[in-house]
Amino acid sequence: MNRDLDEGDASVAVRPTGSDASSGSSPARPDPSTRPSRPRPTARLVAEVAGVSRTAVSFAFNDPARLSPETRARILQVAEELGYRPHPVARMLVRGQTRTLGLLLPQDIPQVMENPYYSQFLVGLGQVVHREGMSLLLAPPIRSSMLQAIPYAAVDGFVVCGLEIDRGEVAELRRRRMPFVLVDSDAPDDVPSVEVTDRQGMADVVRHLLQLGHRRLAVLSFEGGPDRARHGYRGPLARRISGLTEALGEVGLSLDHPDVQFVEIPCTRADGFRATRQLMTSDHRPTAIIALSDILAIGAIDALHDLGISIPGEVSVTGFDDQPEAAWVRPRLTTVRQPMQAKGRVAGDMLISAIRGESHHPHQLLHTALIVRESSGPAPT
Amino acid sequence: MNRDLDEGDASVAVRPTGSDASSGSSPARPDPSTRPSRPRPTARLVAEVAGVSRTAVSFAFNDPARLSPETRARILQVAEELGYRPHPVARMLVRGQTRTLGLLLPQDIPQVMENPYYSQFLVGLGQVVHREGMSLLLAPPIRSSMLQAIPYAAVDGFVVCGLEIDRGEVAELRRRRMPFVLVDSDAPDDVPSVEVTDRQGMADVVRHLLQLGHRRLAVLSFEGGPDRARHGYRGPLARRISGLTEALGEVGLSLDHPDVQFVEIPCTRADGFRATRQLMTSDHRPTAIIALSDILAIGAIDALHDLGISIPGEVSVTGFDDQPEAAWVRPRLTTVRQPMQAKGRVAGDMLISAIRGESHHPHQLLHTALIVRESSGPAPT
DNA sequence: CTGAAAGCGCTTACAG
DNA sequence: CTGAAAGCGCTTACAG
Repeated sequence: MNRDLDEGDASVAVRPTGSDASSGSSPARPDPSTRPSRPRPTARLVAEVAGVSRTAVSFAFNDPARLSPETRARILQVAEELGYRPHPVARMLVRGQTRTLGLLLPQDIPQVMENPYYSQFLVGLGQVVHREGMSLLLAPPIRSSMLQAIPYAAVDGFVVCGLEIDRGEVAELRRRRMPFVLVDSDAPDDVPSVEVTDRQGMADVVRHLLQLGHRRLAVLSFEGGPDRARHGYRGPLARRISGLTEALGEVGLSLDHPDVQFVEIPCTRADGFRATRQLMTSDHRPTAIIALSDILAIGAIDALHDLGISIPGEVSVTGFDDQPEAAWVRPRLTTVRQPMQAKGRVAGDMLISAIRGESHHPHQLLHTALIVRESSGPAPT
Repeated sequence: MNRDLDEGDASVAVRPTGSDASSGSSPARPDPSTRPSRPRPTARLVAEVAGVSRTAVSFAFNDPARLSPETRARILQVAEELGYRPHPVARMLVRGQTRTLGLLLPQDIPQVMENPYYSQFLVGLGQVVHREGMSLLLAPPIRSSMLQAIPYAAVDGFVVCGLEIDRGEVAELRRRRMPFVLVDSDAPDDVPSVEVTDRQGMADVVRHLLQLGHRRLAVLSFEGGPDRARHGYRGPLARRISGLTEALGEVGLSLDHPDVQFVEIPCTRADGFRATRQLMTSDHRPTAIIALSDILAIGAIDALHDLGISIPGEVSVTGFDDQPEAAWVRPRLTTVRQPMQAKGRVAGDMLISAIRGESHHPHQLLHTALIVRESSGPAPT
């Protein structure tokens, strides 16, 4: 009975006659949602029964003023009795709009939802969706391909996330004359996009650490996925690494210097934890850990706590993003704030105006800001 | 230039000629995504140009084997040149399926995305979406009404979340013969649903505290939204409160007892923090704080830290959910685990089989489990 | 105020 | 292997 599920001892069972459900269990009645049913009623049927034209039926739902009150009432009543509603897909086809925004994702939905960055981004994008009274379609890659996912989506436009390598997506979107906006991508000049000053932000935080005297550094970077290794990657991660390199160069350091360790791990708290643990038990302990995302930094802080290493007394830690948690964690995290919600909102706004055919500047650049809190301090002597 | 955005000092600006973007800024070229364009090419046009029937064009895309290789190649090439792709909406209409699952939400997308519970749920549901190669439509209420959102969604079925008061949604879904599954709702007997033993879970954790000798208690409950006050609410929250009441009754306590404080707040970390601060600076300090969600409990822990109150020495804290964070927080949180991901996955599986017309038991009940960690201990004497 | 007709863009038996 | 025809379910000028 206890089929194991991945959250441990929770289990699935057929509902017992218990007090936890709203009512007792039922005998094996046919499930109404799958019951073989007669065909869905159409406008034609309603028209026949009500003794009017299909036009009239359509007007009753879409342009009531054009019908006499009696006719309208009769149609609506017949529709009610028959259980008729206009078919949304037919409506989309004939109206040429879907009232839904598409979010073209670089990863599967589970991976996206594990990442708090996307939650923030979706809050912003969701504000626009809400304001416009639309819906949001999450379109993950199909057979690992973002390109493949484009043709199947019934949307009025796309926000495209994390397109660091264009495999034809931009051309496809254009060919379909589909409005779109690129985010966290390597956007060509003539394509609408919203980006962030990743390079600047990263340089800022690294300089901050350098000024505090840190010279033995560890960088916690994340893999962007299978194809997004350091080589060929040209999105936000590449820009952050470039800012890092730039700042290091100013004091004669580089990613290849023996005092700079560069670790690539998946972007999760647990991975930040493990990597830090390893780093701190090695011969060459850094005095500062530079994480390329807050989630990694917070994992690092956990590990240092566990090891009884004082922050920032012995080791400083910095993040990137300024997730809400960065301000809750102890010590509070020094990090680079990027406007995640604003990014979603601006992308949504740009997409809406593109859909409306309004002209606008194709690029928006959002600024980062260095937030110095408690997790960074002078290098130990 | 620094238009203020809600994440503080981040700001929007037109892209400067900087090094942060992938290339320099461009002159005011027409935006390709909004450029007035000639009509989208159709299958008819491709057929004409290629000198074949529309049938053949369709076969080239959907059933290549039925065409001679040459014909097919010619059609595909013409399509390529013209930039033709089958229109997804037309395809949906004629095929009678959308290849997308709908998630009918009780709140706007921003509110949903702020809640880590939904992230977990979406990980599970996303696994099914991924496995099936489908997309996921997030359908928030339209004009505050879940009912209104139903007719506009082009989906093959709905997972309905948090339908604690049925305002006609179930009837509407049935009338449309739309497959659906209820989650976190007050599901009637003959409607497919997946629920959790909220009542039992809550009773378990309260008994745990009672056995530790706690008799002065504070309950941190959350508002489910405008219409989901304690009265009339019949979903998971009501069941948790019922489990709470049951356990309290066993030692002669109740929600009305002067030693039991009941606080209703929004379900955020900051609200848990504030409420706890208030509770602990009042005359009647509890020895245990029972939060109805982890996020609230974690906020409470933050507040106790700030006040220098020892956990569980002076005050015990418990949560509900077992979010990943519950195991990271210090002290580790005693809580009730509910299988959030499994809930999403089971709901998705049930929906898929409903869509396929397979019969199945209409109810699935998932089990909770009490997870005792460090945040609960004997009541101070 | 009401309706006959055309059309949205495709797919799929069916017939050759 | 290929095509003419019907149909998916609606909306919207257009004409009365």
